[in-house]
Amino acid sequence: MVTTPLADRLVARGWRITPQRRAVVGALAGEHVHLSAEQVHAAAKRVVPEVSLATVYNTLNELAGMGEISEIRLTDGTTRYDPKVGPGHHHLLCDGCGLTYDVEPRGVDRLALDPAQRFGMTVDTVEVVFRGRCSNCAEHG
Amino acid sequence: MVTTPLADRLVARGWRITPQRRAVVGALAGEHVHLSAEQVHAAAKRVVPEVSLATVYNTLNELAGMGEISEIRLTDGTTRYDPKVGPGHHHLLCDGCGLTYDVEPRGVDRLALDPAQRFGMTVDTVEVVFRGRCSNCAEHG
DNA sequence: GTATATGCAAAGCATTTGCATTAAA
DNA sequence: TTTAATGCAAATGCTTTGCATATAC
Repeated sequence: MVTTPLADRLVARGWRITPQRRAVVGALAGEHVHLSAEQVHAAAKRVVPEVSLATVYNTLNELAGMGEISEIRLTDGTTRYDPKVGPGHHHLLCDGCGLTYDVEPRGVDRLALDPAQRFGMTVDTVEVVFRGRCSNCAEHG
Repeated sequence: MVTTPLADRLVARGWRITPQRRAVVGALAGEHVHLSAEQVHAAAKRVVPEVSLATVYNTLNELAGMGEISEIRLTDGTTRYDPKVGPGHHHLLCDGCGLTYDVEPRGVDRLALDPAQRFGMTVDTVEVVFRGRCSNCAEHG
């Protein structure tokens, strides 16, 4: 299962590869933990100090728009960005600090919604969210 | 399974029952569809025209804080308020307009997260979100 | 009568946008 | 050279807050 590298796909879509964009993409690379825009900004600045928050948001939105990353809205109104995409994509998140992990629960494939429970809607995706507290938040707060 | 009426529980907690609060609580009453703060405001104004958005938000937050309702964050950053509480609480929502229904999927009880997938976190709740398009959004947009 | 709830308007925050400037191709 | 990307700062939209007034108890 060899996949075209993200950078190549971006070029194929007509993107100009700038240091800023490379830094943003790099900040998201293959983690279990997902980052907020501020965190992506902080990480990107370590590589390209002059990158602006606006550019980070723009890049993140473009990546999300072309389906290269996905967005997760937290209870506090902020967003986390997830480099993994595709179906079977579930999360475990901390109610204390918003820490977000990718997880692969068992039993997802047995989830079903009766037609009577669909209210005339199409059902395209299923997503499972587990909530709890990370070790850090469990001790304090 | 007789439950104490919400109004009684509020009084028991020392709430003053004002027309505004009664209108907000009334707007949320037993629906499958959940409302945004603006929609709650609109509904409440039909009963108490001078109720302010600020009071609606305050009341909603207090209700959520005492666990009488729950909040759902949408992809667009807005919030929906859900009068149902307790575990086994799942949703079907429209990617087009944010319409949100309560649903009872089959197979939820078979969901499980291996210890190795918990990253040291406690796991307190599980929530399933189905996404799709309502009949209205499927036709247009 | 007294403490709490209200409405209003101002403040907050995360996110978005306009525009002149810079740089990738 | 041409066109798209950048940074900045201003604007946005939802939500929260401060404070003087009104009101439930």
